[in-house]
Amino acid sequence: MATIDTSLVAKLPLFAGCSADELDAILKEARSIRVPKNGNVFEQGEDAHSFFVLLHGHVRASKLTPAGEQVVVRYVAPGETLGVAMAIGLPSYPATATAVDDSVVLAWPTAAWPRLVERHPALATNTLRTVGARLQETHSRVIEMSTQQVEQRVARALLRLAKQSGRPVETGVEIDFPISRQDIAQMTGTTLHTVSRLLSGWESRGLIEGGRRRIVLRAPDQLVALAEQTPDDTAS
Amino acid sequence: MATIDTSLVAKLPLFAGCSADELDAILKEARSIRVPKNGNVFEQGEDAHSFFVLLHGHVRASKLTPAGEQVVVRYVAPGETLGVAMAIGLPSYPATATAVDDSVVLAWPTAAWPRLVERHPALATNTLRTVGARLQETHSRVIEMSTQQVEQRVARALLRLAKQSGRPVETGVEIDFPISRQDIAQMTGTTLHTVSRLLSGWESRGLIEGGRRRIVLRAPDQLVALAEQTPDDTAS
DNA sequence: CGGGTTTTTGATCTCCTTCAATCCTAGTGG
DNA sequence: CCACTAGGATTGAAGGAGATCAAAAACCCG
Repeated sequence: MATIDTSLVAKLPLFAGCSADELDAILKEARSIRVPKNGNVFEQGEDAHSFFVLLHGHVRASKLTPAGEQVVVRYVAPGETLGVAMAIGLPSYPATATAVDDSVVLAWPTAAWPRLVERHPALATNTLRTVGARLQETHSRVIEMSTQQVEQRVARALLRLAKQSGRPVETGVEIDFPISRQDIAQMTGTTLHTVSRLLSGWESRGLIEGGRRRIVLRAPDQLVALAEQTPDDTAS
Repeated sequence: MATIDTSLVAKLPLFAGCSADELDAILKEARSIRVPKNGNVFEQGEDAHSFFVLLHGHVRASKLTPAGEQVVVRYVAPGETLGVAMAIGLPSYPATATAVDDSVVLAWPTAAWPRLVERHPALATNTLRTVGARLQETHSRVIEMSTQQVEQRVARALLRLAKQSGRPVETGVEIDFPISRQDIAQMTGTTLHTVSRLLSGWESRGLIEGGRRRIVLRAPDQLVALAEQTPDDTAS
């Protein structure tokens, strides 16, 4: 098994403030794992045996409710950490992580975490920052769901996805992984029907360009306008 | 200025794994501050000069949206940390913390955080755990808002408040600080009108007992049943 | 006792869900 | 290479949970 190329991961937030030597030592304990499209990195409820960094591809983290409904927690982009259950004191994964594209992750055994943190305190600090950022994002989501209409929420969701994982194409910015109307519905707390209606409307107005599990934003600025619109705003 | 009584704070989660000496050293840098009812511990957007532990009383953390709507993020009970913006890399407070009762907080200058963490790595680990737990709770909230009706969400909110800050009284469990219908609406993403209607209904069925900014749960078990009820459940 | 906050309750309205088909599109296997 | 098929998307119609609009009532504090 070849060691992992340090240059690829040297500037990830998780390793901020680590020397090259430290990084080497840390990476020596990691394994690189290929996860095929639609494969699971880990599953909700499963014993948290490892934590990960996504190197390549895209991963969807989703939770299943007791009633059997699925909610998308977030999409993970390359460079982000996932499965840090242990670090936050959970014995098992709180969500399922599914590769939406062929993906590659670095994996460390959870058991190594306490030792790694002791030797490299920056890991704890960096993880704290990451988890804090996610807490902020999740709060934003709560606030959106409390105060905004579905249309605004969906527009915002698309803009965030495009920002996080957008690829420029001729006609605009394409979301760089397959995503269905259903997925968007599960991110925004609505139904695929409503999402479909909204996207259809936007497509006919030229704001976006859709396809089977594909979305291209043609006029992000107009989507921003939509997202910022308050319920009682009337078109000028 | 008297030093703070260590025995009161020795077993807070923030200081788990700290020796008595360490605790002494850490507490030496803190000031104890009294915040009167309706006073703010800190305000959203304000420079994050300090972080806090609530010693006594109750604090409401709320966020104001650009559109001027308020959302209650959480209620803080004695022993919990608040205002840890700096630790998660924020230069200013993301929410406003208001005492809903006369309260007392311990305050450390934010500037001391990096040094404290360096000397007492357990602080970072413990804070990570706390922030992780809050992330989980916030995810639960997103899931509830995505999949449950208002009635279920309000019932759950009451049960959580009672669990976190309930005081046993003759007729049941009283939420131990003043809380209005409006506050509950802002916690559950609905309007005070809907909350009022629900609580009125529950009161007439003997599940709760209300008053001006006062709520007593008389039959928590029945509220649990309500909270677990799925939309298409019909009464037996 | 007065005035402001909090709560209640009614009536109406609307955004979104739910129900129900139908239509596409990309794989797949012959 | 093409028909077949299954998951995904679209679209219509109807209904309902909860928001909004509007007042009145209750309560607390000074």
